Formats: sequence, structure tokens, C-alpha cells
Amino acid sequence: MGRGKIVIRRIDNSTSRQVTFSKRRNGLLKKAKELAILCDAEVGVMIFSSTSKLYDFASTRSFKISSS
Amino acid sequence: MGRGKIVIRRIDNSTSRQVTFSKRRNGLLKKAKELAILCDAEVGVMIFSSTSKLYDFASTRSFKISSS
DNA sequence: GATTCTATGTTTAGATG
DNA sequence: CCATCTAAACATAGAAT
Repeated sequence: MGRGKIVIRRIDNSTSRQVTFSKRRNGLLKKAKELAILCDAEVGVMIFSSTSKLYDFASTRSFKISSS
Repeated sequence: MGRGKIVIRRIDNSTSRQVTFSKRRNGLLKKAKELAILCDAEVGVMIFSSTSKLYDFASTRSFKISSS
């Protein structure tokens, strides 16, 4: 993607890491929503930034937990 | 993507919906892992298929929940 | 139910406001 | 910190297996 292949490994430069976090976080949340809608699935995503700020998505108000 | 643009709306055909679920589920989990590694973030994803089968990913063994 | 193929649509790295 | 641009990398619809 973009100008140059990247390797999946922690990004050392903190500025680049923050920018990539912002972009990919939005991308992940978008994909989660699409999966839930397209496939009628329950999807939950939670992301904590390195500064512990939470970004999340849930396809329903809550997950029903039950024993099977 | 693929041969023809798609609209984000529940896929009516159950076979197509199942195939798309399989592909996009893997795509979402992969993106989650990449985000966690690249950006040093905590990421958790849980996906329940329409038959309630669970597929998930967590960047750590557990999330530490605490009041702020 | 997952996987392979391939044309095409989507995401995104890096640079720039 | 977020928005936009562009080219290149990546994800994936549809068909077939």
C-alpha cells in the first residue's frame, strides 16, 4: 500500500506510528461494521491506543453470554 | 473489489453470505493483528457467525480492566 | 465450509497542508 | 491531531473446485 512495501513489525518512529494507528484503526472499525452488515454476524472490536484511549465497535447493544 | 463493486447491505444469498463471511472474517482478524503489531496497541476482536460459532483475536492474554 | 484464480475496487505509506 | 493526494500494495466478488 502507499509508496513502498512495509513489513509487519512495530513502527519505531513515534510520529509515523501514531499516523498509521489513526489510519488503520479507522480501517479496522470500518471493516468490522461491513462484516456485521454484509454477513449478519455479531462483531465486537476494541482497540486501546498506547496511551490507553479506547476506540471500539459492537454490532449490537451487548453480547449475550451464555454457557453452551 | 473483485469483479464488480458491492454495496454494504446484508447479502441475501446464503451461500454467497457464507463465502463472504469466511473471507472477510479472515481479513478482519489479519488487520487486527497487524494493527496491534505495527502500532503497539491492544486489540481485541470477537466475531460470532450466524450459527454462533466464535472467531476471535486478542493482542494480549487478557485486557486489564480498571477504573480511571 | 474453506480455497484458488484474477480482475478490479479498496486501503494505505509517505508526503504535504 | 485530522484531511487530502497519489501510487503501490492489498483485499476481495464472483466463479470454480
